[in-house]
Amino acid sequence: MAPKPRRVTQREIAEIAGVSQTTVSVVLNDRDGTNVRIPEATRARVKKAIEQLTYVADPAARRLAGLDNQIIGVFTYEAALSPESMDFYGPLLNGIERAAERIGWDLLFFTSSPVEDGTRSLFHRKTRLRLTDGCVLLGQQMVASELERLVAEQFPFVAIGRRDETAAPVPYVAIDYVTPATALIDQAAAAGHQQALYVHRGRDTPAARDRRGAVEAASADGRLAFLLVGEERIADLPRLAQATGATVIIAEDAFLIEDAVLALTAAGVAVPDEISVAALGEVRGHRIAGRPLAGFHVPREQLAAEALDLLQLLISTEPQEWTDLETRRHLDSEVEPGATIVERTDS
Amino acid sequence: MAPKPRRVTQREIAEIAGVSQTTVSVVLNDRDGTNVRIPEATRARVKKAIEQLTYVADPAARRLAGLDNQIIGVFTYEAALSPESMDFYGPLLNGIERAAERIGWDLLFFTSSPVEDGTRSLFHRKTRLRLTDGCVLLGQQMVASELERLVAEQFPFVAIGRRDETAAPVPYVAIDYVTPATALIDQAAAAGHQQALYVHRGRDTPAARDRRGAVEAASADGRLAFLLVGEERIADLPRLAQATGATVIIAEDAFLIEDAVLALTAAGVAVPDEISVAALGEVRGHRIAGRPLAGFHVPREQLAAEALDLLQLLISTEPQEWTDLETRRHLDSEVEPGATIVERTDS
DNA sequence: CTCCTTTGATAATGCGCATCTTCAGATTTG
DNA sequence: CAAATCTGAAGATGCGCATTATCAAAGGAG
Repeated sequence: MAPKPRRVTQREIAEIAGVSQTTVSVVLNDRDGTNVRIPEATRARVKKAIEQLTYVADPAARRLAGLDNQIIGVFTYEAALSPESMDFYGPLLNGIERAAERIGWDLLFFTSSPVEDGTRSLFHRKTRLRLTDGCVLLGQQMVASELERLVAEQFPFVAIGRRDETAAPVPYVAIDYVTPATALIDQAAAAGHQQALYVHRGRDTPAARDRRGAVEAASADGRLAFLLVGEERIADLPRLAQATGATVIIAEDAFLIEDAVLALTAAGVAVPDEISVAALGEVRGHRIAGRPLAGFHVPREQLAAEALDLLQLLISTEPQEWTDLETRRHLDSEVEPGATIVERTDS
Repeated sequence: MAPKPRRVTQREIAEIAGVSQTTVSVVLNDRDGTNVRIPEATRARVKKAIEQLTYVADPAARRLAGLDNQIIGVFTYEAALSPESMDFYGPLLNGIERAAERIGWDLLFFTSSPVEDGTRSLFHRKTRLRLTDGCVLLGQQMVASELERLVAEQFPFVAIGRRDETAAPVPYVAIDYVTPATALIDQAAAAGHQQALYVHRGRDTPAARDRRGAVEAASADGRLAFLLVGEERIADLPRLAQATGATVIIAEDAFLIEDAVLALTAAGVAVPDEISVAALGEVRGHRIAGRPLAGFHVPREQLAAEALDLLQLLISTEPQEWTDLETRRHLDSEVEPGATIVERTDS
């Protein structure tokens, strides 16, 4: 494999220019201290030889010699570029690409670990993780043990999404869902609604817990009473709404709302006229009966930019000093009031 | 930068297991010849130490020692993950990701070279190209000199899109546009149309020339007469159609058709009832007046799979023998008859 | 009992680069 | 004019791994 054809090396340049390999290296890196001095004349001669031979440094050798590589690893716990995932990952990856381009770094996607049981594993005997200077982690189902190992090895990385429940201090950039979720719930309450249904996927991720927390807090405070409904009971929503007297349905994400609307419409319930709807997630592109769905606008490009910024900070800081850094960043989602939460009409 | 924390090396394993570094390397690679022999007992002892210390090989060192890396480079001459590009690159990248996953390889995206003047440059002093075993090239505007350099350096790579007009023999995987374009034109002719307009972007790429070639051939043969129209004259289409008596408009891609339909509708021309339309490109997701647009279905996932297959072939073959290989592969696009080429009604 | 073969494993080497150390010769200082 | 300093550059070394050559000890043949 990999015939490894001979390329131009510093030694060849050195021979052409009549100097030592050391000198070539020094010239290439523009080094100049008291220890090493190269006069302009020699420097020019070497540079000329470099140009002539169109020298390109061997990144593996550079890396082995302890330098940085300007490569950022991107690890997704699920397939990232599939059509289904692009909806979610697309804006993120786009943001990452742009940020990487801005700082002149390459991106290594760890597609080599196959997706098994819906999740990938970052560590394996031949992982190319260490070719990178740092790594961005994406995905719902991160493996806690791997996060802990990264921390233990003092490898620079940033998770996307809140990860504050592992034993180890995991650096992350996350969206704050509590504040906008509460705002959206209060918007429904202000519109006169008193009883609601919350449709969720029953997942146990931090983001899911945040949203549910906002829902339960509203219930506890008496701002808006909720009944929690698992996604498997979506078909049953019309009956549940009638039984509880709920006039608004809030779901974990926009896709659940679309399913809910289908069920409601089939049962002859008009949305949003009879029952209001809102999603505690990104609603861009989602319309209900021609009206923009109430929910959030998640700033995913910004999320990516923030992640790479944090990662760069970690990379350029000695691990000993990481504890002094603010390694957990939160971004606010913008609330999209939409037009699917309507004033409650007393019936 | 890159503090390079100490990781587990073969030497440490060797010390634990009471053997030499050589032995560890041999065990790791399951090597066993007449030259080097390790009995099962020792082998097991070493393996145990490897497990205990959760050894992971340093990819840079492996590479420097002349081994393959299982990394494929992905170079796009334009930004790849932006929303506008995703439409085009998305299915390709998805296919590449899946193919890479299937064979257990990682993907290195060369985002470090910034896009200047709408195009990127693959070669620069610090390019990480050599970290990869081979490279896939995407984009409309490839730089001929770079392709030639890759060929000259015997670096394994595959271009996506036809590239048979450089001096050097560039390996590529491409879509054949001539056959389906001709089929589509003949479909229009069979529906009774005699005069057509061809809307193009005026680009000088192989694919564009292929399509135009099919158009001009049809004109020359008298199957269907064409007037060529640059995209800047789209607003003028209604007038041109009337002046020439054209009853069908064919464009280079679906987006041009959409613009054309806008112009026609604004001028009070009914599409497709009065004027039929078709695109010589991917039409998935494009509908005109509720009907599927006539055009192609480009097998982009398959294109990607084919590209990685060819690339693997190149990587595993000695460069001297490349000339014996079939390094140019063509895929057929499927014709989508659609419902926007209607029978010509004599008026 | 000596010589030849097999077994089991090690030391040495190189990959390409950056860096630390050394050193000869030129220049300045006392 | 000898000693101290500075200048310009080369030599040696290590990064972690694979590989080649080498070698001691054990076993077998005659």
